[in-house]
Amino acid sequence: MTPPTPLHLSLAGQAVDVLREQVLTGEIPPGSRVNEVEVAHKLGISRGPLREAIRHLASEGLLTLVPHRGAFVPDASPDDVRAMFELRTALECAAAELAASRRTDVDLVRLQEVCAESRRNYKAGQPFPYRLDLAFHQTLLDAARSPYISEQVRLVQQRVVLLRSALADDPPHQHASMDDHDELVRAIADGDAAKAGTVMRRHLSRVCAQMLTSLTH
Amino acid sequence: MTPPTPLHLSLAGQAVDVLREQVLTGEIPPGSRVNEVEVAHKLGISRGPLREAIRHLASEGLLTLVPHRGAFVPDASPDDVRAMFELRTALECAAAELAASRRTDVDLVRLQEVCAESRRNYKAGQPFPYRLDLAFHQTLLDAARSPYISEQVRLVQQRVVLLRSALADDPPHQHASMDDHDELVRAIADGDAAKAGTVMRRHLSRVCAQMLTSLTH
DNA sequence: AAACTGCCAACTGTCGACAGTTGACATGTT
DNA sequence: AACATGTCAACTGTCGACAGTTGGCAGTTT
Repeated sequence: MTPPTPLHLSLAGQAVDVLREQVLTGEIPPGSRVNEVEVAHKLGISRGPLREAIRHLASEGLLTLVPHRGAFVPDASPDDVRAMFELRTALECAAAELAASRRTDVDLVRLQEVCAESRRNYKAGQPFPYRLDLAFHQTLLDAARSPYISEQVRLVQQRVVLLRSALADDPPHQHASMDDHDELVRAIADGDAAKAGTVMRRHLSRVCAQMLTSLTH
Repeated sequence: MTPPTPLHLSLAGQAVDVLREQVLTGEIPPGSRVNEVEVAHKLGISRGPLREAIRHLASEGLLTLVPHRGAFVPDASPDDVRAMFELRTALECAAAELAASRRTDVDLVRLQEVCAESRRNYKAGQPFPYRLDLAFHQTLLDAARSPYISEQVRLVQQRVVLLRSALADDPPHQHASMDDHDELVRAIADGDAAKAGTVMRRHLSRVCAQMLTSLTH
């Protein structure tokens, strides 16, 4: 009757979800420390499961551990951002190339739909929501059908989200991003792997630059 | 006086090192389970630190966790191997391209030295030791100067090592690998990023094929 | 006043014990 | 004999408590 997988995750698993949310939304601000006894008490669990959750998030790069000092939410230097985008570029360019050669027709429809929704939102005066940008990249990843690459992209995207301090709602940047997305979809529709990789590289280069300027200001 | 970093790692840290060694060498065979109380007692520590070590290795992909059942060392299917090499290819091709454009002269000397040592070993009748193959890729990674990419490659290489069941000491394969390495060094010496990426892709494609055949036999 | 020294509170690292779940074995049923 | 059911040992998940370390503060010295 009930599925074999336990519906109620372990306490550690629940703590991971709650903490990840709090770190990503900035509820726990960058640079601050995570007190084990305090947070454990606040979540109503013991220190054991909480420690597991903290170590797990640290392995995802969302926390940094300092021996005998505790866990801190990291803030990145420009060099970190550049190095992180080198990783992301390597992964997502490969994903774009794979997607171009592996995508099914329904993959294509999904990609086009996300692009169309972004346009609608934009023309309605709404800012291009980050949610739709993530959805686009996620849909492309699904089309690539390479689970290990997808997983790593998920992790690095998370870290990028962590340090998007007011990812400037810059209209020109948003417009360029949507154009990039459209061009990517065309390349993938044509099965042109080389072009898909090139466009993705240019797209991420632009996003990285945008993020660097919004960090230094 | 004494370095600020404590010389004696935490018990969890030590346990990670010991367990990683035992998993990678096959001392704990693939498919087998890790009993917490038994291993903890064998290492002379409590279950707390050991659990942390297990979770850490699981985050590296060296163990898989099953709720209420424990930790198992994974064995991979051919599809897993292919997907894993898609990730590794994305990362190492990018690293080769970066190395071609960033390498210093001493990086070049180091790469050439590793290749030369491999040749000497091979001509002396010795098999091409896996150690030197790892050293080559590690040296190339250092030359790429992209810490996040390097770290991810280290993790995926570890998982590849895990499932190299008697990575066949196949002389033709070894010869081809050394040729690939030499050609890579030439491309990097010339600063030819495109060629470095192409050669690396071909090299890893060959290694993956070799691994797949040695797995099915 | 600045620098050094010794103490202290807070926190992390570690431990042993209890509770809940899982898979397997034994028993009973068709 | 094959299958369903009840029982149990083993193991994981969780907890509370103790020990060791860290950074900071007060007191002292120059």
